[in-house]
Amino acid sequence: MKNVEIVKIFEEIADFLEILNENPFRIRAYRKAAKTVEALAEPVDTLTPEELIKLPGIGKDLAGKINEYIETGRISLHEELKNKIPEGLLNVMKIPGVGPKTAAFLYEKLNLKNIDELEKALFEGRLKGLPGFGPKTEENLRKGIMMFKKGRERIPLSKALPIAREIAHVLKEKSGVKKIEIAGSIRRWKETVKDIDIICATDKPEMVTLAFVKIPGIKEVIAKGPTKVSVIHKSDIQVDLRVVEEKSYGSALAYFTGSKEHNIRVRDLARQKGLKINEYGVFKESDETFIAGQKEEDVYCAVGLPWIPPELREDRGEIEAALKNKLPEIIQLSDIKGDLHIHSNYSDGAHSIEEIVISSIKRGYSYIAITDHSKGLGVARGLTEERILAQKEEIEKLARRYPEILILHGIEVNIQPDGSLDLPDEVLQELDIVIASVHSAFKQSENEMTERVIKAIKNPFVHIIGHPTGRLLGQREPYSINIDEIIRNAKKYGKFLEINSYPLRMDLNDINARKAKDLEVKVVINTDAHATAQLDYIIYGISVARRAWLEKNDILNTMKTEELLELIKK
DNA sequence: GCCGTTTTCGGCCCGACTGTTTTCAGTCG
Repeated sequence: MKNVEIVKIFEEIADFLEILNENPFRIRAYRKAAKTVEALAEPVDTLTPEELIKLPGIGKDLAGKINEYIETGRISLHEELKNKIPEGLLNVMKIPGVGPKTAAFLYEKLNLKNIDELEKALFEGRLKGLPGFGPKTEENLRKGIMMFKKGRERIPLSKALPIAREIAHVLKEKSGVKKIEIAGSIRRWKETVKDIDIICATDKPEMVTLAFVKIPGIKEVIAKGPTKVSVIHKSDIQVDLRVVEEKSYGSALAYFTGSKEHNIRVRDLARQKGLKINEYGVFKESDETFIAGQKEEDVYCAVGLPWIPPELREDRGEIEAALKNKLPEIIQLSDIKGDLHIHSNYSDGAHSIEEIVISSIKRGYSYIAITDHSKGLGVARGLTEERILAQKEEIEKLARRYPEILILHGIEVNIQPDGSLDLPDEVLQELDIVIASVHSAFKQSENEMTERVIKAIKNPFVHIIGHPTGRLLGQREPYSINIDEIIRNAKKYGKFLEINSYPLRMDLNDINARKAKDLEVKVVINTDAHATAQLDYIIYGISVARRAWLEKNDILNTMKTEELLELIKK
């Protein structure tokens, strides 16, 4: 898609301009435009020049550059910059601790054009004596290069969240800590995160920062000042702690929850009101009078906004909605009435149906669906028609024993490479609920895959398309599929799309789930649990839904039992 | 390079920490 390519080029232009020490606002304009194109739902080449110019941060010049790329496949400014500056410097800038100034300086002084040359120069001691390069800087460069080579890839939320919670929990008990909360992208429930941010209110900052660096599991202290400490946890995740006075707690929390784009918009509103926002509070611009800061609500209120849930803070329209008081009432855990994708020990699940039923009743669910794999998935002991009948009998028996919950007999049927299902319609017809999922031939072309799934959508006995894009965070890219086309067909044939809560899936993702909402396609938030404890994964699916602005009515399994039965009968 | 409820010019978010310097530039978030 051209969008991705344009984003990359704009980012590179910004990097090059930084090396050239250009006007910082011009540089920011390129970065902002890159963000805008990145967030765009439709391909840029479907937009007219007039529509392009209306996009935020894209004016006459940048619209022209986008058009130039669409027409010629290149942007002349980008080509000129590449001729002027070695591309390797862009990587040098990616070394932690190295920015445009350092990269440019090393290039000018020592003609270092890439990381390899920098490494060699370090080894040969050629940096010694350069102004500003002491022993510490050299050491940091060595470390930085190592970090870069290791690849600072983003961490799945499900890995970072438990670590963050553990650290916050330990720190909470330390004396001096009045309030503590996880901030940053974890608080926004972003599917992957770069580091862990923790905000703490205290009167005794030095006590808290000292306790923090002593927490078991902290292996290295990167930076430690009176109010801010950065450490590396043994899991190699960076943890940043920020301590403030209680009266600044809300503004610090807002500030470090981000996103950056969201904060910039909020500050912009503040500026228009003659106010200034930083991590210490909201102040009058004229005389620095403290206006607000203790609670997040107060900070938003000061600029004329209602409190905005962290999951929405991405500058994807939430500011505009908040200004009109039209923020969505995004769903909560308590809205979920049941889980419609659970595996039992009939296939590859760990627990019996009865154990699942008991665990679900404990969670207060009104209904669940047992959806084991169908026979095609040999590795998962997929069910044959005979086993399905046996399962049906057991479910009927359990239904009599546990009348407080509705147990639906379902299946997760395989969508085969040709789009057919690996159980005949006569069998599917007998089941209460049918999820159809792709589990094989991931490498098909976008056309083949899209047609394949659409064929499954058209099957009258299929209710839900499971994990529609097949991605596994950090392990497997989504398969090539035209998700817009899938959503349109789900709409046309009255089918539901799954938000699979399995932590590495979170599939649909937030962007696609919001597209589904826009086209009025209901989604269903399932866990795909293979053990009763995994029913807790529902929080990850809910976070996707919240980030996608989904409300109760957009979701199948928030419905009351009767409504659900009515909907899946159709 | 973008943008406009004091503006088509003159603004553009804001502060902490490090390493080296001797008052601050560079980097980061």
